[in-house]
Amino acid sequence: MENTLIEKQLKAVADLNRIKLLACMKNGEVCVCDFVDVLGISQPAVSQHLKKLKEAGIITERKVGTWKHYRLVEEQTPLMKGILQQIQPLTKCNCVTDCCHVGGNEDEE
Amino acid sequence: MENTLIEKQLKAVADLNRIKLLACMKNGEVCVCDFVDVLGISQPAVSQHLKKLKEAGIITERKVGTWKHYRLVEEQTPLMKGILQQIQPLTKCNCVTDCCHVGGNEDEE
DNA sequence: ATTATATATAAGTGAATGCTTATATAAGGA
DNA sequence: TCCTTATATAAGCATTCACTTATATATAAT
Repeated sequence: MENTLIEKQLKAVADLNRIKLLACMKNGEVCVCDFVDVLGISQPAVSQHLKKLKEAGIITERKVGTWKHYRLVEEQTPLMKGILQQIQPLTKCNCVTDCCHVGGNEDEE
Repeated sequence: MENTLIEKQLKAVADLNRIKLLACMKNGEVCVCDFVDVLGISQPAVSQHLKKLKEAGIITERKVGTWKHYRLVEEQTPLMKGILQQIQPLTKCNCVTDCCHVGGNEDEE
């Protein structure tokens, strides 16, 4: 891996709130509204964090009606594979709102 | 690993210059003067980078006369093990100055 | 003791970061 | 169409960061 890509991905995950976002997504897709509850920060702040993770190639999104579901990309770099292994899944963010039961999030496990 | 420790170590390595410092130290001990040449930044700037890596438990130091040699700590966290695997060694910083041949850096490989 | 060398710390500065509130965009339902 | 809901973007602000130059500390040599 290029050092510049390593730096970009490390910068993207070197933040406690973004680590928590990744911890949430280890269980599957999560919608933005749930992230807001988990982190206790504003919705725009969550959007900005998700944008950084997406630009680093770590997560991807899927639109479901008005909602947007985010998940880890399948093909992670070796760097990210190792890092994600060390982040413990956060189960309490598992899509408590209606949105996540609309577009087919039930087949995750 | 605790999320806060993960964050601390990720923040410590999420910088291109500090990634290069680690790349240098993959070959063994390096003294500060050599880092200055490799990075092309001032000596105080190098000192400050090294301090961050040390405070994150990633590197350690050894005093050799007036010089100070830095190296990766032997016991890395699983997180750091994975990250260090992805950083390519930088050979051009391999102690060209006298200092590194004083305290016994020859038995590295 | 004085001087020189290697490194660390202090202080200052511009750029980047992470948050906020306000607003824009997009989709769904009345 | 109009209103509501979900998310993204814009703008502003306080904090952090990475650098610089200047200075302090520590060791070695004269």
